[in-house]
Amino acid sequence: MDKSKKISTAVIRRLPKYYRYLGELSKIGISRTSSKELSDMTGFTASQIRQDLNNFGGFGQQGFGYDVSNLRNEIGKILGLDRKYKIIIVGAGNIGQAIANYTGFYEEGYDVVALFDKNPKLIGLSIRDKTIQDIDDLDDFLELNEVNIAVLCTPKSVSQKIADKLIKGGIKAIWNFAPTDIKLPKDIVLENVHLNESLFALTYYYKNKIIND
Amino acid sequence: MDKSKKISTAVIRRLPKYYRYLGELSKIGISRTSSKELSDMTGFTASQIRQDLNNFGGFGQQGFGYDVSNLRNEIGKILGLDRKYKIIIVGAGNIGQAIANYTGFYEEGYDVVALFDKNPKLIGLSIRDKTIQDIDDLDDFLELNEVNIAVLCTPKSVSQKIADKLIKGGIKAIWNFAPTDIKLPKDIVLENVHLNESLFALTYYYKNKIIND
DNA sequence: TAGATTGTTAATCGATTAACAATC
DNA sequence: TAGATTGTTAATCGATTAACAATC
Repeated sequence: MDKSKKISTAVIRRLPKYYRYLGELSKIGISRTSSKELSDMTGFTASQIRQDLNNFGGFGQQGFGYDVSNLRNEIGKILGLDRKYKIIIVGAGNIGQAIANYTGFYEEGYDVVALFDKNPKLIGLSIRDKTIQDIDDLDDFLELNEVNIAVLCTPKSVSQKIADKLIKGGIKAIWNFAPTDIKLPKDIVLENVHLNESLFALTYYYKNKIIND
Repeated sequence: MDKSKKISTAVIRRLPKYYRYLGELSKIGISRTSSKELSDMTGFTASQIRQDLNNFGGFGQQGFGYDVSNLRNEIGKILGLDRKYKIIIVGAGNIGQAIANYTGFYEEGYDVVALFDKNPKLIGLSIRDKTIQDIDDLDDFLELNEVNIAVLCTPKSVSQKIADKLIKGGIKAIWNFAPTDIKLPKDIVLENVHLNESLFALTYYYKNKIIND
């Protein structure tokens, strides 16, 4: 690790797309591809795709291209998809439940090991074999169980407080769905999904389309 | 419109953050701010903030700074938040319901006017006073009602087909939650929320944190 | 007026694209 | 071998940062 050259986040965010398309090629029985073909599928230039991949090593063969399943495996390894992750969901409302129910994550090795909420109407309900627990039991749970990733689906008014709790419990990665920024020690990995910002951007482009023509 | 200089998407995606922080300043009674203060809050450089804003006009005053509520209003206008939008949700499972239930959107002028699903167990249920309708009634609904934005929360296997239907019905903007890319005529505005790609990126950074120290 | 902070131009930095030699 | 396509270096493009004159 620490190959001196830092990989830009733009590169990292393209890798999942390569991974997904390679999976689709694999599924329809195609075993060999090229940066040109991947370019047609993803919309990124062939040159950029080769640049991206060569940040991590030469996975292709001159004159031939790339072996689909090998390349997919390698990208999976880069992203860390070659192992399992235990995740907990904090805030088991609609979004929390949606994530717990999404089977795509299980297939890639993410296991929801627990859900927490403070709403008594939700506590005790089962989502995919896991019972929603009282948020007051979160500390104890973290003490007794190894957890890799916490998904934060709480209302924004409490998300900072709960994030602090998660950190104290040893969590190192937070996937945040609360429409607010949370402050964390900088050794903690945070990925925000700000749906309102996404909708506002959509609105901007929609509005300008409408005005322009 | 069409002020010759094209605004980059990076700029557009920062605007909602300014908008949000200005709202927070407003809420705690602060009426005046500066690019320096906004920099401290958002983490973007003061220089970048001034550059961003000056793409759209001079909203500040030399030696003084920016009027909080005026600037917020102006950004709102740029984003198109000074009007109402009618949105429909196609696929009323967990994610669809989560969006229908999220009050933050109502506050900004987004109205969910209908939800659709093909699951008989969901059809007829009410979410915030709207009854989930049979997806087969979508065409008729679009013919009779004006809709600005469609939120696509269907399984990926059917999302392209349903997207085509939406376009045929006159929809010009799609907010896509299906974990797949959909192909649309280029006058249609599309915003993808690819949760799997977001989680994979988080995983990459998590993994490398762990390895590095 | 003096101090502050914008608006804007210029400099830097980084990311994307183009080109091509290496080589399968 | 000839053809194809990579890996990689160089050129270009665009976005961010720095600097400072304008001005409130």
